[in-house]
Amino acid sequence: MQTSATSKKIATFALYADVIIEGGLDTPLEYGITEELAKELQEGMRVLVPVRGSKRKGIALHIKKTPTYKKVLPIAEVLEKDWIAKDLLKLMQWMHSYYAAPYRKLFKLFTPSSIRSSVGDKLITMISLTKTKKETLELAQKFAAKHPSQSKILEALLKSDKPLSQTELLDVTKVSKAPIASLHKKNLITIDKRKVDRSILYESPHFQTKPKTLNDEQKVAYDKILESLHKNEHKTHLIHGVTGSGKTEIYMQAIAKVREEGGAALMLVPEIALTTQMIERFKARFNEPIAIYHHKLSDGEKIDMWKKLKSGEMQIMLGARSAVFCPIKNLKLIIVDEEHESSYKQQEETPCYHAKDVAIMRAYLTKATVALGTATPSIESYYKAKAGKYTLTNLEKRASSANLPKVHVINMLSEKEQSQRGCMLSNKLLTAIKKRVEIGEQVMLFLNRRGFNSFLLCADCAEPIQCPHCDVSLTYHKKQNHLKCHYCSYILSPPPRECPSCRKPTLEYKGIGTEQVESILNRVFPGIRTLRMDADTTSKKGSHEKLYKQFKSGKADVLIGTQMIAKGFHFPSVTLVGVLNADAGLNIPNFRAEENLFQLLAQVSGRAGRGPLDGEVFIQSYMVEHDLFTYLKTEDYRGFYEKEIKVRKLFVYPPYTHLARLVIKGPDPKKAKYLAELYHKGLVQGLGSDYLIMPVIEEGIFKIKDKYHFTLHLKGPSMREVSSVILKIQEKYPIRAPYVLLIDIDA
DNA sequence: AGCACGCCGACT
DNA sequence: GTCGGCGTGCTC
Repeated sequence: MQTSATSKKIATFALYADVIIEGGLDTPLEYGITEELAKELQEGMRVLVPVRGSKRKGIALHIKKTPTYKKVLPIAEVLEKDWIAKDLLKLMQWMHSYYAAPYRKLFKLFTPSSIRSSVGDKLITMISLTKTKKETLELAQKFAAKHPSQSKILEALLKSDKPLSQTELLDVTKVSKAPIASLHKKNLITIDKRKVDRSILYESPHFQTKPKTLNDEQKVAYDKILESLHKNEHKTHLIHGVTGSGKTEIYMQAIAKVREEGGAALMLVPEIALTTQMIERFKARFNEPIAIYHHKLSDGEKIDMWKKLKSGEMQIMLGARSAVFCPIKNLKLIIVDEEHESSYKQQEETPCYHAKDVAIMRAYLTKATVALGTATPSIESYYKAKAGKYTLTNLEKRASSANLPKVHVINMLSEKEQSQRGCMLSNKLLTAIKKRVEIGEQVMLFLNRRGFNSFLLCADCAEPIQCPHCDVSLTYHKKQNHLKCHYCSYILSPPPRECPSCRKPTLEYKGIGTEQVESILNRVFPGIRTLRMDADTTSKKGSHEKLYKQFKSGKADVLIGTQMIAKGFHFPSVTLVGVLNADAGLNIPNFRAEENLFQLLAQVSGRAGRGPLDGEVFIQSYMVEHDLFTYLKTEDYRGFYEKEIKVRKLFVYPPYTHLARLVIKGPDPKKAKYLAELYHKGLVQGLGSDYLIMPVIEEGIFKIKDKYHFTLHLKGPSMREVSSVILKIQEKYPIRAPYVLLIDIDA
C-alpha cells in the first residue's frame, strides 16, 4: 500500500471507494466519490463506474478517506441503494478472507444472476449478420479456403438463425476473437449489445395444521431457543434428537414464535430433503407465504423471491444451502436441519463454503440465534457443544411414543447367507421381507453405493467402456439406449457392438443395483409389488413425488432405493428396513468415512417403525466385527463419538485442526503440475511450522473433461491464515483459463 | 503482407 | 472477465 501523502495534490474527491466490478475482476478498483454522491452513497450499494471508457456496474465495497492510487475516476451514479444489506456485505467480506473466494464468485451467491443482468445491462456483446443469408452463404464458401475461421463464424451464425453472443460464438466455433474483428471490419457482421428479460412466479394453496403439544424434552429445547432469542444475542444450539423425536415440530413452533414477535426465520435443509412433503408441511402450518429457495428455481422465481424478501413481504424461508445468502430482513432465527449432512458443503466449485458455518457467521453478524438439529451430530459440532461453544440439548424419546427399531447385523461372510443371488440379499433378510409383506406391512431396501451404475462390460477382457475425455467408465442408459459420461456428459450413441480394446462382440449390459434387487425379489416372490427410487427413475420432474405417493398409499410392498430414500421420508407402515451393502464407503480413504457411514445407517434405520407398529432393521455386512455396528445396534451415538474423537485426536484431524485442499487443473498436465508446485512452494514459504503441507499429487480421477487434476492437502490451525497466503500467491501467480484453481477450505 | 492464435498485462 | 498489444508461425 502506498501512502496518500504524495497524491494529496491530485486528490480532488471528498471520499473514495473500493468498487467490485460485476462479472469482472477479482480485485476491487478504486474510485472517487463526488460531494454530491457522498451524501447518499453507502457501502453495499450498486453503482455505475467507468472502466476502460465504458460504464460498468459494480458494488461499493468499502468507503475510505484516502486513496491508494494517484489517478482515480469518479463513480458515475448510484444505481440501487438497497442492494446488498450491511450484514450480508460483511458476510461476503468474511467469506472472501476465510475461503479465499474471489468476489466475482461471491456475487453469484448473494444476488441471483438474472437480477444482475436485467437492469439495463449492456454487457453481453451480440453478433449478427449484416448481409442476407444467401450472400453470407456464398461468402462463407468463398472464405472456406482462405479464411477458415471467418467462414466458421459465418456458418455458425447462419445455423443459429438468430444473433449469438460473442462467448457463445467462440464456444461453438472454437476460434479466437480475431476473425470476428476481421469480419466486423469488412462490415459483414454487426456487433451490438443485448438486454435480458425475465419470467414470473407461482403460488400454491394450503390447509392449516395446528401446533402439536410438545413433550418435556421438546419443551426444554424450545425454551432454550426462546431464551436466546429474547436475549437478542448470538447463540448456537445443537439439538441432538433421536430419529422421530419431533425436531421439526420444535423448529416450526420456534419459527411461529419468531414471526409472532415480528422477526424473520430461515430454515436450511439438505438439498435432497427439500421435497414437496417438507414444503407442504411448512405451508400447512403457517398462515403466510413460505419462501422456497433452491438451485432448480427458474430465474423469474428467484427474482420474485429475492424482491419479496428484501421488501419484507416474505419472512419465513425454507431452502437448500444457497438460501443462506438470501436477503432476509430482520432475521432472528436460522435452523440448520440435519446439520451433519455433507451436502451443506459446496464441493468442487468455488467457493467451497459450508452452509452451516456461513449460517453461524451470518447469525453472529446479526445477533441471531442458530439451531442445529440432527440425530447424529457431526463430530465437529458435538465437540464444540461439549466444549461449551454451542448449547446442547438431548432428545432421547420418540415423540409419538413409537419404539426405536431393533437392529440386526447380518454376517455376509457366513456361507448360508450368501445363496446364489450375487450376494445382494441374504436368506435372513429375504425371510424377514416375506413375513412383513404377508401381513401387509411395507419394506424399504436401501442400497448404499454411489455410482452403482450400469455399464457395458466386455465379458472377455472385463473392461467397461471408458469416456474419451475423462478417466471414468461410461454409464449405460437403457431408455435412451446410449452410453453417457457422468462427468462431461459425453454421449456415445448407439452403444458399440464390439469391445473397443479386444474387438470381440462380447459386450454385456450390467444392470444397476436397484434393478438387480428388483428382479431377484420378483423371482423369489412372484407377485410382490416393488418400486424403485434412484437417479434413474426420478430424473423426470415430479417423478419423485409420484413414487412417494404411490408407496405411501400402499401401491407397493417394497421400495428399493439409494441415498434419496434415507432422508426425511415418513412412511408409518414401513416396519422393515434392509441395508444391502452397508460396507460400501468404509474403504474410502477419508477420515470422515466412518462418521458418514454411521450417520447414514442411523438415518436409514430411523425409517423403520415410525408409526404405531414396531420396526426392525437388517444390515448386511462383510465386516460385522466393526465396532461401528455395535454402536449402531443400540443407537449409541455418544459411544460412537467417544471412540471417534480419540481417533481424531490421535491422528490430529478436525476438530483438532483444519484441513484444506488445493486443486489445479488444466489441459496440459505438465503445466498444471508446474502451477501446483508453484503454489506448494508459496504455501511452504508463507506458512509457519505449525502447518503440515503435503506434496502435490495426481487426483484419483486424473483426467476429467480433458483437464488433468493435481491436488495438494494441508492442515493447520487457521484457515484465515491459509487463505491470506493463498490470496497473496494468487496476486503474484494468477491462474488463468483454461487452467483452474480450486481452493477447498475445511475440506 | 495478411491472418490466426496464444500469451500477458491492464482495467482504478 | 475482457480488451488490446505483441510476438510467432503459417500461407499465398
